[in-house]
Amino acid sequence: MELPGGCSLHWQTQGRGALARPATAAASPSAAAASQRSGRNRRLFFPRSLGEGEGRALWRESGKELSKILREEAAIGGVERKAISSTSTHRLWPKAVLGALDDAVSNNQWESALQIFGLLRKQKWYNPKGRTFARLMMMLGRCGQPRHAGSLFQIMLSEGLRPTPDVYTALVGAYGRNAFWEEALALIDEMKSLPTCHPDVYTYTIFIDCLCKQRRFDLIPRALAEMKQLGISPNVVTHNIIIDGYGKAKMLEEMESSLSEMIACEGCLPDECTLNSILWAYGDCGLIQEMERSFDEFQHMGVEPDVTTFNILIRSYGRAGLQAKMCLVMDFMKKRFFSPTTVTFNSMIDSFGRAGNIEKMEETFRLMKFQGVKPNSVTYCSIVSGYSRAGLLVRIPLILRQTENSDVALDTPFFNCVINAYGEAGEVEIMEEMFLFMREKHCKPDSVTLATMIQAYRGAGMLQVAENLDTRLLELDKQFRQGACLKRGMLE
DNA sequence: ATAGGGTTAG
Repeated sequence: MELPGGCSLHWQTQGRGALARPATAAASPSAAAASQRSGRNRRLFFPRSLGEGEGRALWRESGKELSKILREEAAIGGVERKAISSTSTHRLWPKAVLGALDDAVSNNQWESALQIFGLLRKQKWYNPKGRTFARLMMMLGRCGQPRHAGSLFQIMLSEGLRPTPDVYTALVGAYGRNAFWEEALALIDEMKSLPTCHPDVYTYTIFIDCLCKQRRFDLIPRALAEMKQLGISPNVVTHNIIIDGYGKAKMLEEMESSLSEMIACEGCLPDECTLNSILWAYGDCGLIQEMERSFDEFQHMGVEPDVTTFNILIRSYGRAGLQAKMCLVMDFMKKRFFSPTTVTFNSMIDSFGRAGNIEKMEETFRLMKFQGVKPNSVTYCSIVSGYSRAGLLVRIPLILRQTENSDVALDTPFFNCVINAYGEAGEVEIMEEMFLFMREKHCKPDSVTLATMIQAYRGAGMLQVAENLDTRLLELDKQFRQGACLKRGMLE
């Protein structure tokens, strides 16, 4: 049975009512760091749900932990060496500290961001700003650190800063992103009681976005009712987020009725984001006729498609095996002077590859380069998978060589494609070489890598190795450290 | 200056 979006894991294991909270990233710092590195597979690292008592203990602890981080001296040396030429950590240049903080925040390096922030607070010129706190809290939310976000909020209050709706909203978002529904809702209630910090349309839109992302559609009516009660009208973004959420969850009826509500809503006209969400939903379900009908409807409403719209159409037609229509979209773009992007070409290449049309796939790849659109890791990923499906393993080294000669940043998904290609073909030895190659390129194996390799070992009848993958990977790792790396024959 | 923007791997 297919779990919609694969995200229901949390809720199935919970038996403590609608607001019961799943195990979260905050449970263990090392697990949280691992989840951060693994990106979309974060869920896999937290199969065990956290007992209520355990969670409470962490809540008490987190203040201490945070202040420890804020005092951490490790980052200070780093900032000094990198950006600051000063001997005293109390007299640093604003520009350097703030720049370093910005960098850390935008790279989601929450630990160094907090350390740099601790440094910032020591400066004579430091002037606490709500916006800085808000940004840090949002980042902590993204990094699975809602407890730290909460502590930061307390620190802000203790610095005598008057809270504003946007810092409250940032914390609501940090809680919501991590499914801390009780905390998020309590905070919204607190806002209602404060005359200067009433929740606004941003607060509720962010909260609803969190609900959608975590498939808590049951709580959406409640949020909307609260908004109505407070006289806050949903805006275009609010509606788009709900429509997109239902679409992603393949709840097409709910999506359509949300669209009707949006159209009925005063001053809320559907825009190209609405269109794209709807097309994506139908395309993803393979409902091509519905997709085309929606496209026409939006045309009549005067909503103009953008490049993303065309990319979605191309992807959908491609996956539905309608290559001819896919090409028609490309022609249409040309006539309307829409420049194809990397995503456009990647979608085309991917669907030709899936369809086993290697000629067309290669032709499109050539055209892409000829038009000066830069291939990226996704491009190479699709090509490798295309070759793999067509049994053309011999052409993969050619692709590897091309990536070597370009400045494209290879990533874990790319190597997973390569490893899968050789694994599927039963070429276990080459697969292992590719694993070493991956390590050499500083790409971290993730849960997909491991699953792929286990499957390959099983397929090759190496059941023992599949059972004890850890042992085998340690052996490979040892080889890697001893400099065995890749047999260069592959690339020459 | 607070929200969405959709290509890849098991």
